[in-house]
Amino acid sequence: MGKRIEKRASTPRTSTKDQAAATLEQVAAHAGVSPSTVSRILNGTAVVSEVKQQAVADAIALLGFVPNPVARSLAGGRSLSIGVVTQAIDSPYYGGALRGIEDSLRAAGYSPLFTSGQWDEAEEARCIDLLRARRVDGLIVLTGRLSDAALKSLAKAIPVVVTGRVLKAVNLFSLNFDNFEGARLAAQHLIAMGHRSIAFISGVAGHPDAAERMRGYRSALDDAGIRFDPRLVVPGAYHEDSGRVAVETLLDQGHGFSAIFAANDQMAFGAALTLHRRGLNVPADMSLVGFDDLHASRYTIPPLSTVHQPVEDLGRLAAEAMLDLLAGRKPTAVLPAPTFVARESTRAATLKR
Amino acid sequence: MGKRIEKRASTPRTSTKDQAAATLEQVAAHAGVSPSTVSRILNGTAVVSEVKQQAVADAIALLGFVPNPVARSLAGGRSLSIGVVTQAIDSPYYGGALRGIEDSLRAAGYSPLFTSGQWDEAEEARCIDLLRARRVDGLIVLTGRLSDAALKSLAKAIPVVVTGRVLKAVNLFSLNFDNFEGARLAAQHLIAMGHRSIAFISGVAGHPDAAERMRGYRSALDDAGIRFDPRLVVPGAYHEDSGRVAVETLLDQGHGFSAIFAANDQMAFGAALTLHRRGLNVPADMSLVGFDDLHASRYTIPPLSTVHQPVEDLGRLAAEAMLDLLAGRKPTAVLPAPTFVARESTRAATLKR
DNA sequence: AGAGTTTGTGAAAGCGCTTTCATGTGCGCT
DNA sequence: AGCGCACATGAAAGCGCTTTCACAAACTCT
Repeated sequence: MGKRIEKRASTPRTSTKDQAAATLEQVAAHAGVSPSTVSRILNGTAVVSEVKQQAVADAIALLGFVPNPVARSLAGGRSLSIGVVTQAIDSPYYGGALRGIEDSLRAAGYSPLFTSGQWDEAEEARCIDLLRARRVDGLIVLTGRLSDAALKSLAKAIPVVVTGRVLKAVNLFSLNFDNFEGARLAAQHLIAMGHRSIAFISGVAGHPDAAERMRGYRSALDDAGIRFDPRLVVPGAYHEDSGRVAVETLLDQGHGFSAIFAANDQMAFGAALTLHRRGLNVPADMSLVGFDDLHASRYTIPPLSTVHQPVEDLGRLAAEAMLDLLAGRKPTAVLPAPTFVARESTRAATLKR
Repeated sequence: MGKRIEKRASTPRTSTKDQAAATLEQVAAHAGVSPSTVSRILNGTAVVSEVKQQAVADAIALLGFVPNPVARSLAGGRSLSIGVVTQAIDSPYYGGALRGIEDSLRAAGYSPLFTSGQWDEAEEARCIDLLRARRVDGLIVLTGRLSDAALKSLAKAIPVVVTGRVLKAVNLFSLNFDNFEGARLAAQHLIAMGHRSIAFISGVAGHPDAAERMRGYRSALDDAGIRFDPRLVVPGAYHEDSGRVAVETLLDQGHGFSAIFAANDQMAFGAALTLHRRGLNVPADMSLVGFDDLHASRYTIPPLSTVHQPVEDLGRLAAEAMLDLLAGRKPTAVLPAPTFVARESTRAATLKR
């Protein structure tokens, strides 16, 4: 078609400070003060006279000076960066949290350093070593696989914020989502709809949150007086394909059930596919619930009923807690209680299969 | 010299080197050489005698020495970190690329610094400023919104690798996926199946790849002698909800069509939901294709036919190209050609609606 | 054998900041 | 008046590395 009018206006000026960035020393010279004074003004480490404040401010503006964080780190012993260990940087779940972390940290002048542990303890340890080698000022571990003890000892050397478990220690803050209650809610919802035989696709073995979700499922069953049937629970690995396979196993085993509770949404997606392939309609023939409330769950067909987990808040709160720790304050962040979001993948049980 | 046995293998040893990290100077002292020599060995900057090599290696092992990257950066003028600008760190599309970048970079001793531009030009410029303030050694821009000119001038100061567009300049490498051809393939597939009225949900206006995809769609139409009908194209914003809304608009407008081509998978997901709500079955009543081949597309119901885009490779290649640039080599990375993945969301057209 | 090259190595000077430590000033007090 | 003290500020010493620069030792060549 035609040409388009070039957008001109105020060209986003990715600072064309091609002329080798100014240094604090130059600022000092321009302002006619000593480097120490400039540093003091920059950091608010001491009172400086109005006059000099102004002179320095002018010089900074004139030279377009931006403190070199590298030099700052070396001299100050702080790197102004926070290491973040996730399990999979490309998972929708962690992605949301990273977003929250990025936002909060940036506002405070810190930068996150993301790494992914791939659900592997050794890999996770390597990430942490790497991060520490980079001299990060703090560590945020999103549902790691490391033992509580390892984390505690880590906290002796560096502030740690960990999610997905409950842990008390100095210099360490844990931000736990109530996975037990969330799972309970989900199972209760199914039970309230009349389902008595509810299959469960569990999470990664050994992950605390997976254990909690399983516990929540069983607790709901107990409360309703439904006998727990181990044949109805199959292990999953928190990704789609494990959900797909799990349901195949479940169906092949032939123990009847009218609903499936997957320990996370991704597995629920996989589960839905198998059901579809086997000609089973959700929710007409089978109810399905997930856990996490990923953004995508709103758009599956049918939209997935699931336990809402505020991932972005989680990231934000974790970052804020870290900032608290760094400032010597006691973090107070608390995650909202789990809520169940009923969408369209569940329906009242009709006949026992 | 009082040696002591250091960390004994086993246990994921998140290095409990609580005893204030060793310095290069200490290593030099232990090995009985000068700091310069240690540095030379570490960096391979000069030939050093076998004997000293060994002595230093021993000292390093003994002390568990890990070079301090911060000091290294300050002294060497390089930060060993690469800035990465994405549009949304929490999108499944970018997540995959980040993963690839992380892997390749780490192998070379570099660390990525991720930021997200939120599809906003000003925000993107801010990210770049932030990254440059952090003294990154290079910049990888994943489908940015910045103008070609801005990018070129940026490359004068720092190596740049940019994806999603074709651009030639010194110190800059562009890694472009053939969006035109990909879109063409998708549209051709639909046409080959007998569809003549194909609606198109376009991408974010102003994004080069969105323009290319649109062009590919039109080209396929032209080749097949189908008249382009502007009423059949509606704008989208690359996220699910925009796809959902687009199809509502399309359906309400009442211009008949038997297939929908969404410029990315996320919009296709949204589109599918509206179709479902309106009682239209995919693919029986309406064929649907997407673009990107997100991991999730394999698990939608029905699985989505789409243009495969190798996101993780893209990340990996971008990182490698950056490494080449940094080493003064000329990057040679080339992205594989687009392929169309026919899954189950498309079917031969039956009756013209 | 002497001059000219290489080589391996150490000393020392930074990189751009932060942080003591020391100093000169202005003030309140006896 | 004289003394002490708080206060704003500068000088200088690092932070842990990299990188000249210089130099003695070991080779090369004529």
